[in-house]
Amino acid sequence: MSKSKIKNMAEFASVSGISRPTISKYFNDPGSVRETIRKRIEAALEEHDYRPNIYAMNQNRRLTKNIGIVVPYLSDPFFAEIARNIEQRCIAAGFWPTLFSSHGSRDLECNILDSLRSLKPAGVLLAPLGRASDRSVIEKFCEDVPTVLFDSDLEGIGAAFVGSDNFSFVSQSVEYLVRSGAPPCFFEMRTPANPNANKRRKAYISIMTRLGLEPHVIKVDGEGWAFEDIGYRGAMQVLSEGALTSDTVLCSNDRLAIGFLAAAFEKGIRVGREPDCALRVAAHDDHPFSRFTCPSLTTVAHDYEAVSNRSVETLFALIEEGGRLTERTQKLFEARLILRASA
Amino acid sequence: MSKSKIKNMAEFASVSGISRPTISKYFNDPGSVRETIRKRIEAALEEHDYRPNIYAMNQNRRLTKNIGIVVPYLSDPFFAEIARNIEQRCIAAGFWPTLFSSHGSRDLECNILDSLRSLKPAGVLLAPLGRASDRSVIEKFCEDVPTVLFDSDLEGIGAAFVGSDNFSFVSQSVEYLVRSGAPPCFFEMRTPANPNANKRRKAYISIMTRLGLEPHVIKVDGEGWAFEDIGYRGAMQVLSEGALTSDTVLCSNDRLAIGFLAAAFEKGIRVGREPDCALRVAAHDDHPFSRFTCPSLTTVAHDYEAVSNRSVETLFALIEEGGRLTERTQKLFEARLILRASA
DNA sequence: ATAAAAACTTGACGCGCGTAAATATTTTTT
DNA sequence: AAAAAATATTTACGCGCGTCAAGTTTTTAT
Repeated sequence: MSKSKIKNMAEFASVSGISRPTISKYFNDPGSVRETIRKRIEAALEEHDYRPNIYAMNQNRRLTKNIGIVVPYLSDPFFAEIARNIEQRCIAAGFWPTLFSSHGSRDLECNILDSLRSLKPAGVLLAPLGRASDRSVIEKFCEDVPTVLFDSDLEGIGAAFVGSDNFSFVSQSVEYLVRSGAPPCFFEMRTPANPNANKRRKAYISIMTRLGLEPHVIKVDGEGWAFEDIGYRGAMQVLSEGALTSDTVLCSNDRLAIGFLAAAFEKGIRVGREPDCALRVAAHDDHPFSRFTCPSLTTVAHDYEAVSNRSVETLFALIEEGGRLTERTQKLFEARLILRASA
Repeated sequence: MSKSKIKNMAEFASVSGISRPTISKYFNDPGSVRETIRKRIEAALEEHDYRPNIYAMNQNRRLTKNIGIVVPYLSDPFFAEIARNIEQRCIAAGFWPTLFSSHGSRDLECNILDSLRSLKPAGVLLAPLGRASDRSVIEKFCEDVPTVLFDSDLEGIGAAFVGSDNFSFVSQSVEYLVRSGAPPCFFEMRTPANPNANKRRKAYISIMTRLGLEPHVIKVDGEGWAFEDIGYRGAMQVLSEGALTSDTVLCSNDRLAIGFLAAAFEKGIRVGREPDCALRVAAHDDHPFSRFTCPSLTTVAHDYEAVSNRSVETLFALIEEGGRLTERTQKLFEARLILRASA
């Protein structure tokens, strides 16, 4: 009722009639105090607006309840979505997640890890930039702070990796495209920022070879994270030159495909699996926007839920084990083909 | 060289040969100590890897260097981009920005403000949900914490508002569409989450009336933040029923238009300003993806830079003034027409 | 009912740093 | 060069909470 402001834990202890160490214990873990005591504390909490000072709390605790979430590029809705998912799970488990984006910059990624260090987090979920990452900085960070990598792997670094199986992406797309029409060529950036891109290219080549088909990789120029633009420009050039070796194009990822489709549209080239279409286009990731491309994009979806779930669970396990796991685990989830109109 | 670990400020003071209070002053504001002293501190910093404990720092400081950035929906690349911009400026000014997304949820927005309170931030930049916001919670928050609203205004709340001028958006789009073809009808959600949407509808009606034209507003069903999907479904229905009152459609925002264009494509309706096109579509916001729609979307762009710039500057001024400004200011930036292929 | 175990209370210390007062040193001004 | 102003140093306290030790109460087991 009174909702009187209370300035510290001692004061709250006296108004609630419970000793300060017990109150402290409660805030550390509400389950660690007896039922009756917990009820009394919670009743007092209703009555007397008090919240412990997080700075004083974290100062002495060896481990805070903070969790850092680092993604390479938050303006990509794919990462925004997975971050949201992870964030919610951390909150539900009583942690304080903080979200960071490297914005595609190596320096910024290093700075974030630096800041993160002084937050003394219980753990970190890191989706590294990949090729652009400063490996040694990340390696050193992972030695000091319990870290689970996700989305994009840096081999040997971090306590565990959770991501999607790139081979599974490509095998599903290639096999579908082959059985429903012409074998695809593979459309990608010349110097992909992300190691997943390399794995996808290798998977494409190996699957095509296994099927007794000749792989064709088309590499287009462009640096950075403006994938749509790179895809657009690359497609404009390839389509102008008639450089496609097949009427079926498999893009390394959906964002490139979004640019590709825009270019095809502009060129008046009909894309789709209907008879009057000149081209089929498919890709990987199931980006939130690929339902709304023209035509809607046939793609292969990450198991978002599973990846974020497992990442978080792995981190929690790591935290419980005191920051070290006996062995670096690596979990790859299968992808799922999404048939739409483009292929 | 030695890069020896130093555990607290006293120890660092002794190895650097400078008194602890001066070191403390330096970390608070490097410019507040004498040049020679600063050099010596920075030299020692090179030598002896030390960083002050942020929790101990923030515990006693009346004001931390934290800044909270809250956006309504981070999976929308528009907000991701503006957040990135704001974040960088805060860092450049020596603050610690922390990014939060309400994810379209009223409860989450309240929780974020609650968490933010215990961070004791120097200031907060808040883009509220709008209609879905709990006005009284936000109002109370703004009384306690120096807050600048941006993007979407809650009248009377917060020390200032910075955003784009919705009238300017709509006047540019409507005037262009009218002088280049048929007067547009206006396509929007029935119950828009964002106050900007209401202002745009009102602006549309007033501008059309001023031009001696009859306004036509088409409202489609749908709740939440899945605007593309709402636009798509709404357009499918409207196009099936032939309910359009004009061959020119002005969407309230780009994300609705992305859905609209997908529907038009699926229906085989050619969109654009060329003679063989049946429909023109334009919208507002210059969403990062609207360059890549099919056809590319004619839209009206926010002055991103100006909005984020001014928001941050206003907050810094507010912080310098001790958290109160004499008067609530409201700054609206003009928008800029972007001609593309769709209209 | 009694003993053992578990949970709580009391009292006290320490964490790392902000900050204030008194004093000493350096820099700037004249 | 002396006086005034600015800045540093020394010393000391306090912030709010974690945590420990010793003693007390409550719960559970026997």
